[in-house]
Amino acid sequence: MKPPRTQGASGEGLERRRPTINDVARLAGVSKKTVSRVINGSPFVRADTRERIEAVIAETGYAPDPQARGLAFRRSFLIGLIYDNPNPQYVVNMQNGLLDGMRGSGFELVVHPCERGDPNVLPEIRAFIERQKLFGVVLTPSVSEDDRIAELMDEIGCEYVRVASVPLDEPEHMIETKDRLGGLEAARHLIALGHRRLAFISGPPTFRSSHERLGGFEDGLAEAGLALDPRHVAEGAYTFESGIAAARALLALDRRPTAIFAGNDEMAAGVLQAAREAGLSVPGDLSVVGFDDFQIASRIWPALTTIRTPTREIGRLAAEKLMGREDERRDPKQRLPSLVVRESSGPVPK
Amino acid sequence: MKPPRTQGASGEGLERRRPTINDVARLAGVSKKTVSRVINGSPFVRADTRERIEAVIAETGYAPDPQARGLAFRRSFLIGLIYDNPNPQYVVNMQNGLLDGMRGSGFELVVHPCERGDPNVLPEIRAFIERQKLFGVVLTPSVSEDDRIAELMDEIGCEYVRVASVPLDEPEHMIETKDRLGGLEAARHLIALGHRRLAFISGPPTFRSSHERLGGFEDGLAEAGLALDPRHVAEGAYTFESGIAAARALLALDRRPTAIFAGNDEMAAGVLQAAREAGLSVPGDLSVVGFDDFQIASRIWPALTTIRTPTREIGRLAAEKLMGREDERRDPKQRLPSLVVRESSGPVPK
DNA sequence: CTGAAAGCGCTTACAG
DNA sequence: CTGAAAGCGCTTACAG
Repeated sequence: MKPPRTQGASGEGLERRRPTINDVARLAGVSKKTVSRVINGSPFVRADTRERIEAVIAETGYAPDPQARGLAFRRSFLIGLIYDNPNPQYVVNMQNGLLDGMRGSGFELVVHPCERGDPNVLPEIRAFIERQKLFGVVLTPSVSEDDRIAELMDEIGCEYVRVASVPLDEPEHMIETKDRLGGLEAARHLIALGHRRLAFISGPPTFRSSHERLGGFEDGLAEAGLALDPRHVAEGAYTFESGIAAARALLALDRRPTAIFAGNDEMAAGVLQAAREAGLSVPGDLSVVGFDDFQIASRIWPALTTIRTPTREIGRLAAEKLMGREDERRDPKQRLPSLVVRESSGPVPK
Repeated sequence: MKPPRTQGASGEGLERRRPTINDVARLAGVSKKTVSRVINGSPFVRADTRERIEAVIAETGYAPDPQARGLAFRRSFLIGLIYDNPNPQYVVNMQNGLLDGMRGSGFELVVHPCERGDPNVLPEIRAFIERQKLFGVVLTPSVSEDDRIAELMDEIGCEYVRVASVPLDEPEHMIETKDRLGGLEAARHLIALGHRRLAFISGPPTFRSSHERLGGFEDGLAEAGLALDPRHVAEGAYTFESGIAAARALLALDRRPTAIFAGNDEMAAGVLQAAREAGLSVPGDLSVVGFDDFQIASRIWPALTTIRTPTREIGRLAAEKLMGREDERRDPKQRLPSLVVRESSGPVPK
C-alpha cells in the first residue's frame, strides 16, 4: 500500500497548524486532562474552569482529533451502514436518515454493502469492523435478520441497531418498521373499494418483510370475513421482472383477481406492465397497490397507490438510538407505514 | 458528546487481543520500524527479512491499525464522496463504483452530501475534511464544477478527483464523462429515424452537463445540416415535474416537434406523461430519448430509448485515480456514454 | 539494510 | 475538583 502524502505537503507554507488539546490547556492555564474532561462532558470540573476552557475552545476553533481520540478510546467515531438491499432509493433514503441523526455528533458514516448469501459475509464484516474499530453499525434487511451477525456484534463489542419489520432483538437494538400494518392498510383500502378477489405477490421468502406484508394483508381480509385464495398468492423477488412474471400468471387464471397487492413498488410496476400486455386497464379492470412509495411510484402510469414507508425517518431514529441520543418525544406514528392513494386503485369492476 | 463504551467491554472475557506491530516485530525478531517498512512497501528491506516478516503477518493475521497509522501520518485512510446530486440511482451507482475501486485497499468510503447553494458549503466541507484528515475526496456534479472547492482541496492538502462532463482541471484530478458525445448519439439516432423537427429539454443551467448535452445534440444536428429552432429548446431542472412542464409547452407549439431529447431520464418520464395527456402516442406521434439509463428508463412505458452513462465504472476509475492505482490498460470506451434503443423512439410520423 | 528515540493527539488509571 | 505519568499503535527523522 502506497503511503499517503503527508498532510500539508502541497500547502502553501502557511502551516497554520490546527490547535491541539495542548494549546487549549496552555491558553486556559489547566492540564490537558482537564480539557479532556470538558470534551467528554465529565461532571468533575468546576463550573468556572469549564467556562474558561470552553471560551478558549470557541476562540481557537479547537476540535478534538477523532483519530487520536479513537486511538486512546480503542474505538473510532465511525458508524457503519451494512446493507444488502439492492434498491438504490432505499439505500439513499436510509443513508440520508442516518446522516440526519448524526449531524453535529462528530460521527461519520461509512457505507458497507455486503451479500448475505456469500459464505464469507461473517468474517468479512468482522474484519471490516475490527479494522476500523467501528463505534457501531446499523443493519438493514435482510442482513438485519441474521442473528449470527447480531451475535458477532456483541462478541466484538460493537454497538448495533437492527432495522427490521418485526422485533428480532432487545428494544435497544431494534427499530421496527411494522410492515404488517402496511399490508393491513392495503387490504382495507381494496376491500373498501369493493374488491373481494384479491391477490398478493410476495418478495423472496428470505426477506422477513415478504411474510409480514402478506400477513398484514391477510389480517385485513380476515376483518372482512375473507380469506386469501392460495392460488392468488404468487412468489416474486422484489424485482420488476419478477413482478411481470407473477402478474402474468395471476392474470391468466380462470377467475382472475380484480386487485393485486404487490410486495413492493418495483413489482407493482411489473404488474402494470403485465396488465398492459393483457389488455387490461388499470384501475378499470384491475386495481394495483404497491409498497414503499419510492420515486418510481409517481413516475409510472397510472401513478401507484402504495404504502409509504418512512425510510429516512427510520434511519434517523436508528442513528439516534445507536448514539444513545434517542428523542422519545417524537410522534411515534411518523415511523409507521401509511397508505398513499393515487391512480392505480379504483372501485371493483361490475 | 458521550464517550463511547470501551471496545470489548461487553465481550466475553476472551480478550484475544488483536496483534500489533510490536507482536509482529517480536515474533519476527526485528524492530517495529522494519515491520513498518514492510507494511509501507519500502524497498530498503532485505528480501529474506521481508519474507520472514510477511510470514509472521500471515500467521498472526496482523492488520495495521488505520487509526494509529493515520495519527502518525497526520492523515486518515478515509475517502470522502462529496455530492449534491439528488438522484438516488446516481449516488448509489457512484458509491458502488468507488467501493469497487477501493476494494482491498484498506481505505473506507465516507459519504458526505452537501448543498452547493448553501453559503456555508465551503467552510462546512473544509471542517469535514480537516476534522477527519481525509486522504482524499471524489467530487461529483455539480459540486465538482466549483473551482473554489478544488482550490480548497489544494490548500488543505487533500487529494481530489473531480467527475465532470468536461476537463475542468489537470488530468490527474479529472474523470471526464464526455456528456457531449451522448448528446451527439441522441441526435444521430433521431435523425436516422427521419426526424427533422427536434426539441431539447435541458437540465438547470447551473449544471455543466445541461450545456454539454445540448451542445452534443446541436453537433449532431449540424452534421445533418440542421439547426435547433430556439423555440424548441426548453429549460428544465432534471426533475420529473419540470419534464412535464417543459414538454407541455413544447407540445403546445404550432408545429410541434416530432422528437424530444430530454436531458435526463426523469424529465423524459415527464415527457411521456405530457404526451399521454395530450393524446399523443409514443413513439407513433412523438419520439422521446432520455439520458442516464437509470432503472426508471426500463420501468416506464414505453421503455425509454436513452443514453447510458457508465456511472459505476466512472466511480471505479475515480477511486483508482485518487489512490494512484489507475489501470490504464482498461478499454477507455467503457467510460463513454452510449445509446440504448428501446421503445420510445421510432420513425418520424408521415 | 536496520534500530532506538521521540512524537502524532488524545485518554486511562492512579494520585492527591 | 485537578494533574503528572504512561500508553493507545503506528511513523518520522536521525543514526549507524
